[in-house]
Amino acid sequence: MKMHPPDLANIFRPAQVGRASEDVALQIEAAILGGQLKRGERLPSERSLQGVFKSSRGVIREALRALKQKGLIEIKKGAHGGASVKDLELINASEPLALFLKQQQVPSPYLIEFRESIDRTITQLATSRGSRSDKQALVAKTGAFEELLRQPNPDMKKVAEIDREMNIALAQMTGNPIFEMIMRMTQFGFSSQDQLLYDDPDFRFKTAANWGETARRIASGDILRALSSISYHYVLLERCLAKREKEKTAAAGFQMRDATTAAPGPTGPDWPFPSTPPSTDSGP
Amino acid sequence: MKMHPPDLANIFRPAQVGRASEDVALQIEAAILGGQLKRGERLPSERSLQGVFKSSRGVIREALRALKQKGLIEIKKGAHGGASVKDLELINASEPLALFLKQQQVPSPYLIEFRESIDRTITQLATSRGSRSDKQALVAKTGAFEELLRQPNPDMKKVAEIDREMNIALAQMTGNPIFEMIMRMTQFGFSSQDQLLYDDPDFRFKTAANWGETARRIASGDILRALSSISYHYVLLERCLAKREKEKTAAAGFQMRDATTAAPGPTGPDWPFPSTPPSTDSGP
DNA sequence: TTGTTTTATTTGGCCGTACCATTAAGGCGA
DNA sequence: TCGCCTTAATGGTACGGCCAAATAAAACAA
Repeated sequence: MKMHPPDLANIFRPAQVGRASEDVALQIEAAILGGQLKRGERLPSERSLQGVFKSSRGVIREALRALKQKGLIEIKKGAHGGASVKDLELINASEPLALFLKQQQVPSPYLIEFRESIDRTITQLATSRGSRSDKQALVAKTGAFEELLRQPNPDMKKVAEIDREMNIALAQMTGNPIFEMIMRMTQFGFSSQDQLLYDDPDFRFKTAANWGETARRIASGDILRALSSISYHYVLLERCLAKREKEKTAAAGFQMRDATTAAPGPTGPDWPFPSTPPSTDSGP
Repeated sequence: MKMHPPDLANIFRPAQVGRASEDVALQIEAAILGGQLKRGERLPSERSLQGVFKSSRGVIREALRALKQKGLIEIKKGAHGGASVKDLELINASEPLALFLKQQQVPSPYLIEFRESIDRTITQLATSRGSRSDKQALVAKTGAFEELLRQPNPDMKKVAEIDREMNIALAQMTGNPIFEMIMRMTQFGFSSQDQLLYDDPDFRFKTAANWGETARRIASGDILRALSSISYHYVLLERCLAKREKEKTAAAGFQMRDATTAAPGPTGPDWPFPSTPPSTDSGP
């Protein structure tokens, strides 16, 4: 009994409970997650699928569009084109989350605090678990990084890339892929404001030097001092933001009071978070 | 000059560069994120929109379907139905991420380690920043929780709910909404295996008692002891999983060696993570 | 006046056909 | 053999139509 690679007629039912397109999308998604459809495998054409699902082409198209939006499939035009199962990529998976943070307008001090806490955890784990060679590689990279920034007109694109690579390398050294995931999310998800640090000549060298010091302390296994270095990175970031803010208001005139260098600590804005607000009643 | 609430004709351009439906989706998304379309506001009907965008209804439908999938709009049928801008909800935003973790088959030890590290950070912040009333409320809640678990047949659904509430309350006490977000994500995103802890009578009471102790230590401001309590929660979880694994293999026969109580620490599985593997070359 | 039922209309959901643009594969000629 | 051309497959778009649901407005009853 020969069967075409994925025996779709036996996988999918022509059903159309509720919204047909949703049903179709769910069935295909289930087939992908369930392993019946493996990565790279190609789905039949839209016109074939309308036969399988006993639905119109519009329904199929809407379902495929939803799956594409989810990042589960990719769609190519032309002969032998069509939909094929894609490896989920973190950038697709974390995009909605970044969107969420954006719409909720989370103030950056919150993001920075979160990043710092994650960085500290990662540093601890990387220091105690990272292999000797990984640590040496990181130290070497910071050296090259400092070198690069010493040049008169450093390639800022390259700078950002190396900074990103170092962060991810650090996360990888924890041995736990979740931390790498979180780190990658912070890289392209919530806008990290590290770029400002490299744009400003006053902070550029300090930041690079701090990277080097951090790497060396990690390499030497000195957790406490490594943590201290990491925290100094965020001290620099705070100062940089404060300076920037001051310059901006100075240029804009003098409507604001000197409270412009607002503490980077959280300052409770209205945050329409879907949660039950902490009740104030006390117990027994 | 009267204009209907959102003067859509002036916001959207009939354009259709590249894939028309994507273009339409991007334009609407931009309008939402840009604030031209506010929460709750209703978009025109599909039939009107095809006029605005000078496209067929299918294109409009596909665009709206994509936005719905993104969680940006909701769609109702019937007269005066149509698409309306929705508040992004965390559960929608983190669903793709959960999907990602699922497809990548991240082993649970990684997830547990991540959760523990986050819990420790949250506990520190909550202890130092949480208001007195919040702390008291948490203590009260743990009391009620222990009470509930002392009953012969506790309502496990209720148990899970309270556990979840306590975790989120703790995260809220940090004052940083990102931590609340992460906590909620872990709740319905990555399957937390805490449920096992409550299913097993041997661990049920210990876990509840540990919650109480943790809350009291947080309330008293004793960060170090609070951290110790939090870690004990994960010690319990490890023991519970080990026991469970042992029972399972015992029941299944004796194919496995005694390495069943595998260290919860990461044990590098193949992890098709889209990243450059840590290079081993060392620098100068 | 108030509450209920009926009617009308709007609107998404679905179907089917047709046509175009793109793409890859196979055939054809130099 | 190499390169061009034809051809077929396939997604992208358009238009038109019908149905079911859901709401608002109108009609009606109390």
